[in-house]
Amino acid sequence: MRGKPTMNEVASEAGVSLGTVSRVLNGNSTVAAELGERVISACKILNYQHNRVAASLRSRQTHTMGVIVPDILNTFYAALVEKLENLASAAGYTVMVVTTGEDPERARDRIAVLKERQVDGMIVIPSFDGSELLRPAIGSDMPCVIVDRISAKDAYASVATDNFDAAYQGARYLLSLGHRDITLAVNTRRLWNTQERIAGFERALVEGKGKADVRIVGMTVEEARISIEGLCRERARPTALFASNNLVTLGAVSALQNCTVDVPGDMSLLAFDDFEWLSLLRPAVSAIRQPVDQIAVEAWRLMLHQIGGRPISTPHIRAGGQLIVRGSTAARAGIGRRMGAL
Amino acid sequence: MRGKPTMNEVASEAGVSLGTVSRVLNGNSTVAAELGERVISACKILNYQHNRVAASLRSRQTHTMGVIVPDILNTFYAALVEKLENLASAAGYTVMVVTTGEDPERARDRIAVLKERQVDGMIVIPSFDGSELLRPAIGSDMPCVIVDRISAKDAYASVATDNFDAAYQGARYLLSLGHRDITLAVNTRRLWNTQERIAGFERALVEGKGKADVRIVGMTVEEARISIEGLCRERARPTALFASNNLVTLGAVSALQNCTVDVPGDMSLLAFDDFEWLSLLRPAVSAIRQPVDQIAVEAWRLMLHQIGGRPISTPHIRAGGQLIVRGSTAARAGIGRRMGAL
DNA sequence: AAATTTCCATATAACGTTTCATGAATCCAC
DNA sequence: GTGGATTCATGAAACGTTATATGGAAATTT
Repeated sequence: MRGKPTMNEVASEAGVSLGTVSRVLNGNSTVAAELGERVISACKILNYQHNRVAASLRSRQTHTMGVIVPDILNTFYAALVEKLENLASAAGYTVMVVTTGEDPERARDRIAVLKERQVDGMIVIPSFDGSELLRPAIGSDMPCVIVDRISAKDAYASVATDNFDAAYQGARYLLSLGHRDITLAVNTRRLWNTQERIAGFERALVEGKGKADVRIVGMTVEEARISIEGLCRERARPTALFASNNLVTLGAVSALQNCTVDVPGDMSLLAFDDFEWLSLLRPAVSAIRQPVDQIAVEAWRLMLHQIGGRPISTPHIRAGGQLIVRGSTAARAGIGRRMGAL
Repeated sequence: MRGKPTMNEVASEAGVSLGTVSRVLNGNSTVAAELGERVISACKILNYQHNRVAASLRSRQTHTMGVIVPDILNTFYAALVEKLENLASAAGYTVMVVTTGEDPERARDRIAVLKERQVDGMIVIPSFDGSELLRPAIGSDMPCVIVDRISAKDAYASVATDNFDAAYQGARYLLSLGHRDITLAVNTRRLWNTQERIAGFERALVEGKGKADVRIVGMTVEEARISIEGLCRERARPTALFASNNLVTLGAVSALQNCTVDVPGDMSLLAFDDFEWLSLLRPAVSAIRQPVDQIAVEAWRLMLHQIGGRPISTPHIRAGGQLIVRGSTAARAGIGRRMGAL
């Protein structure tokens, strides 16, 4: 027995022509019932395996999707990738996952590789540079959906949490608890989603006449921990801390524990990004949950839309976040609940 | 400007033949310096993009790797995938990630698709059936490395934590703290790695003259929580709980909190699988850390070895786990530390 | 200087599909 | 029964590479 059987061999086995086998297998054209059966059984006899590489070359469709994320250890991205993979494979696509480690150069590199592999489209979480700087790498012909870190200027279709609103709601919630000195801890100002969260936060604090403090705490959990420990030791430390994503939250919880800050007695803690283990911490951490599933579904929908060649309107879709109140947020010490204050 | 420039167009632009362009780009054969330069610059001028689908068809190598995991939300698998992706892309490979959701049928399905896509190899975390039942789907020609859930009978090369030893060490540690009633909570008996952990656990308890109790708590966090809450309410509940993986750990922590079991006062808790947030819980949870990076590196090494066509010795590699002691494990209440008891 | 080898560019044949133009056969209506 | 559609199988031509056999020039040997 030599290599894998080809479509040609199936054709002779079934006593039909090559083209007929192709039509039977793709089912896009009608074939006489009897011939169809013959082809099917010939495939079984020979244990025929379709070669999608050859098919891709000829049809110019690989049914392959590039998914570009900063990393997979971040639970938010893991959830996104998982959901996207499920959607894709249900639609007959296979995903090629690449990680950028937040390195724009590596991102461009991987994008180039995915293009060489002729992916039918890309779902991208851009690094610092945003989609603008990625555009030369991605090109204008490539169906593309930007996820999570998007800006109104995106030339591609995009989907993300409504970061401004989510942060705004989070901040208003803290204000409603009586807090006026609130610190928002962010990784960096260089990411679009973070900038939006900062803007929403600041807007709420201006409106609520609070003191908005935005701290850059670095890209890693460790940097965040150290930075927030510093914050805790300051004399005029805030009464509430808003962690702008799951990384910062990890650092924040660690820091608050190390500095034996009583949560929520001394300081309330609110997290952006909700995860299973947040409810296991003591106190359980209140959070703003991003609608990951919804984001994935919308992203995939936009992708199929583009692949289908329907008019590209490059919509920028926003999905609302949801506040989950747990034990880490409470009324500011020393005052009654001032719900009416806002 | 029409479609993408082909190698042929580059050839005419550079004034050389098609074959020469190919040799320049692949660099596997020597080409006169001047011609090489002409080709390179022609590529730049035309903005040539290599078509790896066509190359794959002809060369019968896709430089593509299938990675098959139960899910990506499980941090252990996420870490594995991340590491594998990095190793693969550094070696010029692109990974196709598929998830099985622990569904054997879906696994076989996805494997078939990956084969149709002509992946150069597969790195597989099998579901219940183990690699034996996957073998018909994978075939004997496909380079394949089984990861995490392996058995001595595996016909493929494989890499995993030394589950027997890791569980054995964990159990001995609990015994050394004076515990004699220890429960090992596992998802199911149907997974190889779990069976090994059970065996290591039981061996240690026989040797240490303890009472080994193995509970099946189900495949989800929620099932595990309910099951372990039941355990906590039993009159003769154990003094130590060994959670056999991160899923069970999540359920266990939740259950212990709900039942207000004092950890480690009333019950010690030891986790299999270590994660960042375990050290943030109060008490911080002791754990056995699996050498994820090492596993990924070995798996990739075995894979390249097979792809390289070197003699296939189907080695079964085992990597040692590491006990991380934190606050959730302590001497059994009412007795002094009996370190010498073992 | 002829003979032999080495080097390297070329042209052409794959790789295994899909697509497309062609044509045979069947069907319906008048 | 003839003309015009319609249906459906066929064979050949792509798709864009890599691999291989060929051939000519330069380099080396005798």
